[in-house]
Amino acid sequence: MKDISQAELEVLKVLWQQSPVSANQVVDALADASQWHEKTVKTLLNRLVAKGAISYEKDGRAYLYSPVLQQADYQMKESQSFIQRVFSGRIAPLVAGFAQQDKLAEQDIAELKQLIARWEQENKND
Amino acid sequence: MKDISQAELEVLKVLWQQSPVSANQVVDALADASQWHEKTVKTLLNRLVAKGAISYEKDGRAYLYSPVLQQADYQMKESQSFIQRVFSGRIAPLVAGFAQQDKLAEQDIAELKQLIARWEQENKND
DNA sequence: GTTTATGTATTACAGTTGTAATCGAAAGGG
DNA sequence: CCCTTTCGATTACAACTGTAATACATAAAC
Repeated sequence: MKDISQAELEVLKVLWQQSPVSANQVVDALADASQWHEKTVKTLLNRLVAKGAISYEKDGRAYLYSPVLQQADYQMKESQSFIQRVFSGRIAPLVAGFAQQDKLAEQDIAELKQLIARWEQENKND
Repeated sequence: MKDISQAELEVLKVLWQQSPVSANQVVDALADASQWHEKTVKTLLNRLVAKGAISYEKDGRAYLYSPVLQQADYQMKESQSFIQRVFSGRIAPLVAGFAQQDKLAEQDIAELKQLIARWEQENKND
């Protein structure tokens, strides 16, 4: 799968929220958040199809698009390459940076604690 | 500061490890890890200078390069935009993904626990 | 001093990306 | 049936990227 560009990702996110959807529904969904011209959105849809990240089925004259690439898969792959590229593969320094900049909320801490507890549960037989 | 491309980042990393260094030292440092031609590395150095990410001082005929953009600043900025773009700003789901894929090591867990402890220490007056 | 090597600066060139405009076909309105 | 609207398909075009090659200047070697 070719890389998904940042603009393409915004389009893909719409499909992750709801699918299948028509091109015009995507245009509408993006009209709020962005200033993209309808033609721009359709170009991005085409490129996503070309990259194999989404597919479509015909609905009369129009197309209904659906994601092929799933969000969780995308997130995992991007996370790994990002952490590798920027932090040499270590994840804690990223979290540390957020902590230092006061970007961590109560909720983040709670979730992290739960993750750790679960991890330790599963790996207690070390 | 314009965005740093992936290839440019590899060059920048060399300067983060040691600076100031000559173009040839950078070429040598990258000769191991990559297959880049000397000319390629020099182009990347030029582009980094043009982007304001690094600077140089003359040393006779050659230049000695140093980073202007600091690694911690770069990491912080990239992390925030990445987390925003891919995880809508929430950091825990990223860590959760790693946990699920067994990408977390004992050391990561230990570091995370320490971070959390420190965070709670500092925010105990809630 | 003229040639050669070695630095940097400039140029190259195809692929990707952002951002559309134009084209062609078909569906709907009279 | 013809005209206009509305889809998707094709084309546009500049900036950025990856990956160098060529040009130019000057220091080093004879």
